[in-house]
Amino acid sequence: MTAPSRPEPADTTAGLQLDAYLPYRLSVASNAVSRLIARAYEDRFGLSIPQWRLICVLAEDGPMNQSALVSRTGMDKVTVSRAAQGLAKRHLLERSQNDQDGRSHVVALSLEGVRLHAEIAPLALAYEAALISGLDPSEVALLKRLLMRLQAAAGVLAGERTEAG
Amino acid sequence: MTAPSRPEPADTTAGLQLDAYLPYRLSVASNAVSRLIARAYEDRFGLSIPQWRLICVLAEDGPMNQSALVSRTGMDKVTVSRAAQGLAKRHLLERSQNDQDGRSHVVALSLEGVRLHAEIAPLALAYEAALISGLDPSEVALLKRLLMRLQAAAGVLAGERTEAG
DNA sequence: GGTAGATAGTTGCATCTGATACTATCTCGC
DNA sequence: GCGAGATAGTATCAGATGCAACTATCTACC
Repeated sequence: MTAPSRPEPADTTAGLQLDAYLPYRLSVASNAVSRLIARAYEDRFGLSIPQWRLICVLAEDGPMNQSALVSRTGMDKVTVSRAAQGLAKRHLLERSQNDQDGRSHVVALSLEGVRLHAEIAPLALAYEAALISGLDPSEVALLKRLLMRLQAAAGVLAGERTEAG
Repeated sequence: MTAPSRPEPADTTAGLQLDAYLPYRLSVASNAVSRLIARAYEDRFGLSIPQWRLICVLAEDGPMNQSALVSRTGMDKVTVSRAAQGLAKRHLLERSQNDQDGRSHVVALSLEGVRLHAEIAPLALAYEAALISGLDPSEVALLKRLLMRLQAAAGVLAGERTEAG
């Protein structure tokens, strides 16, 4: 079959190669790692990633309300709300009415939640260690710094973006 | 030995800090970047990320069937199928019957698809440039290498079979 | 002290995603 | 040829996600 008007392979890429494109590399790597971690938490402990993040933050910083969890984790408030509901249903955290503010609930880990966190934390660290095994510690530190820079840059670009492109 | 009535903040973290946890940093950074990029493509060109990836790969490597696109992009075959259908509906790519194999279709960019790719590619590169502005080129190169290492490590840990056999 | 606007959190909805099941076709061995 | 198993691609379903709308409550201001 002759295809006279068929695009030539390395002709129209205009300097763009998907494999070397940073957003692509970032997304693929993140998806692979997230899928691995999510499956581990889900299979062994029945936890979603958002639920696990709430547990971590509450274990680190102590009780807070949901909007504080939202700004602390960067997740959507709907995601936080549903994750908290799921954890409360399993009695891994407790939601108490806030006397000062009738709208908000104070969310805190239950003792069972603390125990679960203490049980999972070593597993989480083991996964991280396995992922970065073979990498130089300075490389890992740089990687984390660069990821934060990228996140900040994306936030700025998204914020400065005009409505009608 | 005595259990506290309330979890102490920096007590049960067991060396785990969410902000310094690589999978967390990776996921947050990737989500921020992906959301930015996805919105740009969606708003201006009506393209989803999977659709844009197909366009890139087809522009780079030329026509292929869907299973080749699956292994090339690492996306799910369902995702590839739907992205290809959407693009075909807009006549950005053409699916021709494969005479050699009645099951598969050969997918190729249309001229319009080639034009769209040539139009978007500079924008994509501009986004990448904006994201990494202020970073040293050697840092960016290292970042990409590390991301590929992480992706490979996650694949191995997930029990993925190695490509070489 | 009453009304407007801001804030906390939930629900509804539309979309994306991926696992599974299914159809159609190919390959291999007999 | 014919049937078993592999492969290409699609349809179906369940779960996750996030935006928008909504309720309830708080705060500011007159």
